[in-house]
Amino acid sequence: MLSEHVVRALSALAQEHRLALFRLLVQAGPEGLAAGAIAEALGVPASSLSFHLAQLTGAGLIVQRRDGRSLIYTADYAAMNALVGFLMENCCGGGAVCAPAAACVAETKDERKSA
Amino acid sequence: MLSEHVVRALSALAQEHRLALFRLLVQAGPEGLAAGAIAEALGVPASSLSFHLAQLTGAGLIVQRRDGRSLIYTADYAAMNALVGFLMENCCGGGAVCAPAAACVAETKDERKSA
DNA sequence: GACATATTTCGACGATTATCGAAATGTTGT
DNA sequence: ACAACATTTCGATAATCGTCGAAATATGTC
Repeated sequence: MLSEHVVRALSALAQEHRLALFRLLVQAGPEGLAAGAIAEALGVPASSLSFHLAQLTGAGLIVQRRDGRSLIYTADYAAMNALVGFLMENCCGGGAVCAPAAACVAETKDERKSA
Repeated sequence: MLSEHVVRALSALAQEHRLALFRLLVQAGPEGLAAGAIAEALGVPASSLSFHLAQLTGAGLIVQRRDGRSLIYTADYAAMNALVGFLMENCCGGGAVCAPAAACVAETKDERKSA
C-alpha cells in the first residue's frame, strides 16, 4: 500500500459529510445504499453529494454498482482494513503488546444463508 | 467521540508529510522523537515541520513534552485507537463476522522492565 | 550577560477544496 | 418518441491549506 493512496483515502474521509457518508455505508453492509437514499439521510443537495461520492470512489473507499436507475454505493471493507493496517503498522516498533489491526470481513446475504 | 474531532484528526493525517510523521512516531513508541530528529528524518524545513507538528498536536494525535532545549513528540495511542474504532463502529450493522477494532497499548521502558 | 542551539511565530504566496443551482446524461415505462 | 425519475457535470465563488525564509522565543552553557 503506497502512502500516496493512503493520503487520498484520508483526505476523502477528512470532511464532515463524507465521514458521515462512509460510516453510513460501513454500517449498511454489503447491500449498500442508493445515492438518493444517502442524500436524504445526510440532508445534502444531490449535486453536492455526487461530488463527495466521487471523492470517496476515487479514493477507493467505496464502490458503485447500478440497479435500475439507481446507483448503489457500498463500502470497500478491504480498503478500510488496509488503511487501518497502514496507520498502525509496526506500532511501538513491533512490541508484542500492540494488537494487530482489526479486520472487517463482510458477508453477502447469500453467504449468510449458506453458512 | 465527536465526529468533529475525528474530522480534525483525519485532516491532520491527510497530508504526505504529516502521515509519514505520525507513522514515524507510532513506530518510535513511547520514547518519542525530538523535533529536530523528525525534521532530519523527513527532510522538511524546521518551520514547515513546526506547522505540521502543530496540526497533529491540535488534532490530539500526538503529544509534546520538553527535555532540555528539545521538544519531544510521541504518538497518542489512545487517540489512534479511538479514531480506528470510530471508523469501524457497527461495521456491517454489527454482524458477528466483523472483528472489533484493533488496539495498540503502549508500554514505557520501565513497564517493560518490570513485566 | 553574551552566545549557541532548538523550535516556533509571522507574513505572503499559489494551490486546492466545498458549495450549490442549472443544465446535461443515462434509465425506465408508456 | 416522450415524459418522469435518478444522478452527474459544469461553472463560479469563498474559504482553507502547504510552503518556507526571516525574525522571535525559549533553554542551556560559559
